[in-house]
Formats: sequence, C-alpha cells, structure tokens
Amino acid sequence: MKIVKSKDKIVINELDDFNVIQTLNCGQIFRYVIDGERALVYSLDKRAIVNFNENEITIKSDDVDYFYNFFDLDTDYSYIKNELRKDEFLKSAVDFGYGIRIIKNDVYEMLISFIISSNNNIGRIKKSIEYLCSHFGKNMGEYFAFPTLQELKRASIADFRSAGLGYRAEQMYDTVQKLTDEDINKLKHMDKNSQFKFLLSLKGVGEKVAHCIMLFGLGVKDVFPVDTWINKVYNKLTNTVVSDRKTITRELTDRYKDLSGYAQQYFFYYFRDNKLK
DNA sequence: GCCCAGGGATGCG
DNA sequence: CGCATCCATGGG
Repeated sequence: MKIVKSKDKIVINELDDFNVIQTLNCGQIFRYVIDGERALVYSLDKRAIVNFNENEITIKSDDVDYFYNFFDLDTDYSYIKNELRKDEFLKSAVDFGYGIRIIKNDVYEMLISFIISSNNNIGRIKKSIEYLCSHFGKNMGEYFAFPTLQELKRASIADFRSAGLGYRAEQMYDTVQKLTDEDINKLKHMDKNSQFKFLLSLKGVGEKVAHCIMLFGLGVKDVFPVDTWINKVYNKLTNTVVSDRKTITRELTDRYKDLSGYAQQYFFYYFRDNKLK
C-alpha cells in the first residue's frame, strides 16, 4: 500500500490491504453513508469524505491526522492476513474480506454504540445512534456530532426510549449518569484485565459488548467478541451444537491469540455476508 | 402470528 | 459458578 498524507488529504494507492466498503460494512462502525464511489464517515464531531475506486482511495477531512489513525494506516495487514490464512477455517474468509481494516474509534462513542447493539440489528442500531446525534449532539452544519458525555447526561429514560432503545433505555441512562470523563481517560491507560472489569461494571455491558469496546475503541487485539453469528460459525466449523459463549470465547481466543480481533472480523464479515452457506 | 438481531440482567439452585 | 427466563422493537 502506498500512502501519501498532506495537510488536507490522504491519497492511497496499491490497495491490496484496504477496501472502503468492506471496512465500513463489517459491523465495527455505525455512522457512515456509502453513495457509489464516495463515503461519508463520522467519528465524534469529525467527518471524513472518502472517495474511492479500484485503484485509489482519497480521504479528505478537517482533521487528516485523526482519520489517518482512525483507519489504522500504520499497520501492515499483509503480515496479519498471511498469518491468518494458514488457518484452515479462515483462509476463504480472509480472501473474501481482504480489504478489512480494524477501525481505531473513540472509546466513549464505542461504549454508547455497543450498549445499543445488544440483541439488536444493525439497521436499528444505526437509527438509534442517528437519533441521539440529531437530538443531543452539536449541529455541525452538514451533520450532527456524536453527543458528548455532558450532552448525553441531559437525556431522560423517555428520551432513550424515543431513540428506540427499548428495554436498554434504563441501562443506558444508568451508565451515562454514572460515567465521568475521568473514567474514560483512566480506561485508556489501564491494563487489559482492568479494562474488562471496569466495562463489565457498567449497565448494559456484558462480555461481548466489552470485547467490542476494547477491540474497536481501545486497540486491544487479543479479544474475540462472540455474538449470534460467531456462535453459528463456531458450531458449523467444529460440527458441534455449543451455546455457551464463554466456552466459545475461550477456545477462539486461545486459538488466534494476538490476532483474535482480526480473525473475528474476517469471520463475521464472511459468514454474515454469505448467510453461512 | 413467529423468528431474529453484533446480549445482558436477574434470580434460583 | 451454570443455567433459565425475561426483556422492547422493527423487519423478514
């Protein structure tokens, strides 16, 4: 991959390790719009305008450095993919999702987003997040920012229900009221086990959601979020009927170790897209 | 009407 | 611990 960064844009060529549609559609981010060969991508109060074709990707933003880091452009994915292709379960999944990159998103935004995600579908998750942005986030002119913690503290349980959170409204209210900016800052500097423990102490956050927050918001790669799809994939690949997700999580994290987070994304994208066939 | 979605909280043994 | 049950909501 050839990357040229300037003040107002990033231009990328030789796209063996970056496909915009795959990276956006693999379930790690909920605030984006794809329109032909152009995508709008949002994080906190920032926006990137991404133009792409099969030969070149151009990322424009008022904060180029933020999105350089956001798209993880310093990481060599060819090494990761070569390692994972050695695994018989993963080879076709890696080839299918060759251009996936794991986003480095904001922890707080991931926390709120993945509380909404539990036992929910991606379409509804997106709508709920959009509602929170347009009702509680700052008006940026052409879009709404993700609401800050202080802004979200003004939302009532009824507001969260209006956002379509259903029974998660009370959990969200409890967590938002309890959480502080200092909690978020401390979280970034904790070790992995402390991060996991703290996240589990928040309402609406169980093991799977905590693992997603760590993977997409804290850059922790040796976690393997297990949701309904991964559960189905696991049973298909191992020809078993296991429903205990703790067991599945332990076995898969043990199998893929430091590359667990990457492996999980290739699995998720491949099997969800192919409807397990 | 039933089933499912990037699951978690609670209670009970 | 493990396990069962309940939980809003919209789309297929």
